[in-house]
Amino acid sequence: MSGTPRGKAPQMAIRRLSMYYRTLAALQEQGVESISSEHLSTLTGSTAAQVRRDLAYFGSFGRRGVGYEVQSLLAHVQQILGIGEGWPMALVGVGNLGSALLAYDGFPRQGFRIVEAFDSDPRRVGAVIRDVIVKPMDQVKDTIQERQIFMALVAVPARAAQAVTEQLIEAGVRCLLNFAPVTLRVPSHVYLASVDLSIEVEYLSYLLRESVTGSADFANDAAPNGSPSGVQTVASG
Amino acid sequence: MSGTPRGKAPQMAIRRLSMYYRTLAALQEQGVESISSEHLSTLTGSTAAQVRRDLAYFGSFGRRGVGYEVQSLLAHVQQILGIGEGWPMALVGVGNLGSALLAYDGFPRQGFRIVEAFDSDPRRVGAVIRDVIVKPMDQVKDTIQERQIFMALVAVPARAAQAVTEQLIEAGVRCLLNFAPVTLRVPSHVYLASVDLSIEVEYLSYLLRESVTGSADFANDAAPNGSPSGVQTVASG
DNA sequence: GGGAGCTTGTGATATGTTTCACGTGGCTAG
DNA sequence: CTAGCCACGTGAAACATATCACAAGCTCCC
Repeated sequence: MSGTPRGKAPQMAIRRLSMYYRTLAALQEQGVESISSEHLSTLTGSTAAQVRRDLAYFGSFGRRGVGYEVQSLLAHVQQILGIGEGWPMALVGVGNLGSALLAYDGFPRQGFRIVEAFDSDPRRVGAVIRDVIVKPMDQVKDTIQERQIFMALVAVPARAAQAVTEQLIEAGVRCLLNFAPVTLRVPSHVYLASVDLSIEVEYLSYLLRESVTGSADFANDAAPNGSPSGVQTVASG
Repeated sequence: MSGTPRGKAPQMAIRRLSMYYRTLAALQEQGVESISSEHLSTLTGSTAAQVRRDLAYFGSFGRRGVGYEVQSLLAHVQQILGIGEGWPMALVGVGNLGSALLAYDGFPRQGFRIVEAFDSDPRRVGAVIRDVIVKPMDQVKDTIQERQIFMALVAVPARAAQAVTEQLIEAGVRCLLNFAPVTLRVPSHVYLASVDLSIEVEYLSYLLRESVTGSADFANDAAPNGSPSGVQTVASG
């Protein structure tokens, strides 16, 4: 009670919370007991005010004049993000990328685990990767419903992604992380995030090109800035 | 001449341009010759006004009353993003993820190509994946300088990422795409983008948790909205 | 017990991005 | 040639997000 959770938190604030979480976890392992917003911001490439504001969307977790207790803040952020609920995840598409996802140890470390994998290729079905048996696509619905899986990773070729997505949603999946380079359509009660390598690379390409050419040759205006501008660009200190 | 390139384009506008690019490329293959901002927006999960504004940052590419010629717009967007310059890329870290990146055919299709790969593990050095020979780390500097590589992908374990990054920058790399779950420090003349699976998954986890619990139990306010809110969430139409 | 010094939490402010709404130019048909 | 419609391009308004700057609360020390 009390607190000041105000309105809704911006999407970017949530993403930053993930960074704070990770950093706090590392600090805890190092035995650090307390930290200031200033220090946490330098470790995460943010600013002190930003850190405090991000946390303020959810409550008041520090002590004035002192800072934040690492353990306690970690626990709060963990709860906010819903980590530790141990959400089981399903993977569809066990190609190069899908296999890499199965092997990715960042997920289990954060409390997420791929517990089911599916593929339409009969040559892959039956394979066991990291204790997970690859099942055929026709078992998607039953398996996901039975195991109450709400999150799924889509690592199939672009042309198959929309159909797979619809199958998953029909089976009850609420959250999708899409790796295919397509724009997926999902109903409004389903949450979608995408990892799109082409977009990232092209963004870098744009920045590089912009920095090489005056800033344009689409139009010959006076270039107003030699902007660093980068979304996640962090200057070394 | 003429045009209205105004100020600088927002980061998100550039990312959307990538989506327009991809969609336009598909349309061209289908033989579609012209398209309206309205149509393009539905295909990319954007809005008509947004599409027009995004393009307006760089010029005026359509015809009033008509729409955009697919071929011409495609060429313009391609030039804006710097695709087709055929930027060669280097990859550091040929583990599960690195191998998947080498095999990812979205890069060559967009005009980007991984031409060099490095790894610190002697057991991986010498391997040939997709015509690329894995070289040892001590050849990073010479190779990158010689081949004039400006973009690199960092797919090494978190603990090694900062050191690898510094090596790459010293060798002359200007753009980095980081896959390690850490906050990298880079000088301000270097561009950095990150693909962070934990952040994406945790963001979904947050949304899921928020939708399940009233919207919080961090603080018992009246929940002001049952917000869909998703960054890249697109309602089916 | 009181004052100095520190760091949080937060109104207010500044900045940035998206959306609206309409003027402009362009096409088609009669 | 003119009327009518269409879709772009864009100033201005609305909205969202980040930053500033300071009051409130805590600790320590004298």
